[in-house]
Order: sequence, then structure tokens, then C-alpha cells
Amino acid sequence: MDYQKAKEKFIGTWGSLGTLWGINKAMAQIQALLFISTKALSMEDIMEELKISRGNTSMNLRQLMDWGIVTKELIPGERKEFFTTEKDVQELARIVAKERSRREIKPVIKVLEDVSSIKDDGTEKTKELIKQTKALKNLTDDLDTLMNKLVDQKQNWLTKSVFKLMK
Amino acid sequence: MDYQKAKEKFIGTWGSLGTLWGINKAMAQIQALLFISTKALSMEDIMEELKISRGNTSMNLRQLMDWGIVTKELIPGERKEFFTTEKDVQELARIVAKERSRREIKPVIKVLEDVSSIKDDGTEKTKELIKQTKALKNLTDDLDTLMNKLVDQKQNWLTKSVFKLMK
DNA sequence: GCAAACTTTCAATAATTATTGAAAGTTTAG
DNA sequence: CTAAACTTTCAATAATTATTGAAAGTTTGC
Repeated sequence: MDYQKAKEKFIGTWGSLGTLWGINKAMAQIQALLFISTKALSMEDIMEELKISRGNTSMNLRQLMDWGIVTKELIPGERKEFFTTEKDVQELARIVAKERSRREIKPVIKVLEDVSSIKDDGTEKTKELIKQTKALKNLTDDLDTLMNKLVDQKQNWLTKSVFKLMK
Repeated sequence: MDYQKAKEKFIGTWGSLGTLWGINKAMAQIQALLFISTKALSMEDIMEELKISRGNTSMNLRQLMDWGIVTKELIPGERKEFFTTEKDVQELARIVAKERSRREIKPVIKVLEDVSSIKDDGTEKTKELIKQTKALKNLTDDLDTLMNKLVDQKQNWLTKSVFKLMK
């Protein structure tokens, strides 16, 4: 496999994987492209590489910046804007975990709390609803806490601190 | 909030959350409905509760069975089929984690391996591609391993074994 | 201030994904 | 074996989501 093919395969796979970490295809592809680029890219560069429109590029870059994954880089003497992504995978994972927790998991926990705290009217079905949503709430809570803790350790957290304990 | 409202809220939220754990809305809603039901439900029951068509119900039940989350239950004397879902949240998490690892994460690791093992032609861009995809491969591998290990412990794994260590 | 260089917005459209419903298939009771 | 009871399949359609492109907006240099 040559460079070009490998690059395309990586960007394509990462793109279709977007849903797994909660973002859309173009967004994931842009991030992938920046991730393996040796220098900051302009909107023009990105449009051309990925064959997507200016509007699409602009919107998705903005979203990536909202997530804190991509940053603008001003190059002296250049009029246009250039973009780079976080290059450290651990830091990247940290950002993604934090954002997903905030955007998706926390709100769900809130709903589960609300639902599981309805008044117990003594009927079997109400008891079951309360019991099951409570269990789900606790699990979600635990997973969320674990994820955030894991990811809070900045240096080699995964391999160093946690792994040995589980072996 | 009364029982009916709470139930609807739970099913709705869980449904729209489906994407987070990689399944579609109807699938997630069916699972949610079964999860808080006190008895096994027939296709008829599900269609009526969720206001979805017979075809849709059939297809999504099949998928849930493929995942191993829902099982058919034959009730003596009854002609039609009844369905139940795994009621234990830990076991549910175990199944979901295993399936997602197998269906989504493992294939990605394979691609990252392929891409990161292209021949180093000495150019900067090739070096960067190799370096970054290797880093991503290692991270994904670690996360996958951790997830599978976590989830392999059957009893109270989360709260008991791991949590204390991270506090 | 003006115009060139660039970016953002957003209504229209395309692509994708989910859902329906009716026909075909299967199982079971008699 | 046959008909009723039930389930599955799948082409058509609906709903949702992503993408385009051109007009409007913004910034910068002169």
C-alpha cells in the first residue's frame, strides 16, 4: 500500500467511524486529515483534499473548534486562516471523553434520575420502572465517573495506572 | 410525573440515545420497553405501545436477538411469540461492550494496523502518517482491552474492583 | 472609505437511513 | 392436508441528516 492509498484508507475509515464517537462524517474526515498532516491547512486545502464544499468545510471546522479538537492558526503574512488539530492521542481522548460526558451522558443521567424518582404508587409496574431506571442510572453514573477519572490523568494514564491493576 | 409520563420519557430518551451505543431508535425503544416491563411482550403488544409497524417491530426484534440482548420466550398454550430483554444492567453492559468491540472497534484496529505498517519511504509525510496512526492504534487497542477486561468481571466489577483504585 | 480576499450563513437539494404495509413464508391445530 | 394464526421479507415511501453554492457578512490593506 502506498502513501496515497494508506492516507485515503485512514481518512475514509476514520470518517465512517465518526458515529462511534458522536460526530458526522465530514467532521471526522477533516480531523483525520489534519491529524496526519505535517502542517496547518487552509480551508482551500481541506476542500480540495476531501472534495467537499466551502460551506460544509466551514461548518464542520467550526464544530471541531467548538469541541476544542481543532484550533485556528494564524500564519504571519497570510490572509487566510489555517487549521491544526490536537496531535496527542491521549489529549484527544481526554477532550472527546469530556465533551461526550457533558453533551450526552450527563443529560441522560438527569432524565434517569427524574424518571426513577416518581412516586411509588405500590403497583408492580411502577416498582419495576423505578427499580430498573435506578439501576441504569447507577450504572451510567459509574461509567461516566470512571471515564472522567481515567481521562483526567494526563500522563500515560491508561497503560500505567490502570492497566497493571487489571491484569 | 405519573407512571405513564415517566415511562414515555424513559422510552423516548433511551430511544434517542440509541446512537450513543450504536443502535437505531426503534431498536432502542423496544429494548427500553421490555426493560421496564414486568412480563414478556408479544409483537402485537410492542407495536401497539410504540406505535410502530409490524415489519419494523419484526426487523428490530431480530436485530436485538442478534445482539443477544433480547430472547424469545415461549409461553405454553400461546401460539404467538413473546419477548424479554436481559434485565441485569451489568450483564447488559457486558453484552453491549463485547458486541461493539467485535463489530466496530476490532475492524478499526485492523485498518489502523494496515495503514501504520506501510513502507517508510523516508518522507516527512509518510513518517507522520505512520507515527500518528500507530499512536491511534495503540490507544484504541488499550481502550478496547480495558473495556473488555472491565466488563469481563461479572460481579459488581465497576464499583468494587476498579473504583476504589481510582478514588 | 473602498474593494479585494476571505469566511459564514442558510434555503434548496441530495444522500442516507428508517418505516410502512402488503405479499410471501412458516408453523401448528385439527 | 388445509386453513388459520402468526412472522418475515422487501420494494416503495417517508423522515432525517448532510451537503451544496451563492448571497451576505467580515476583515484587511491601501
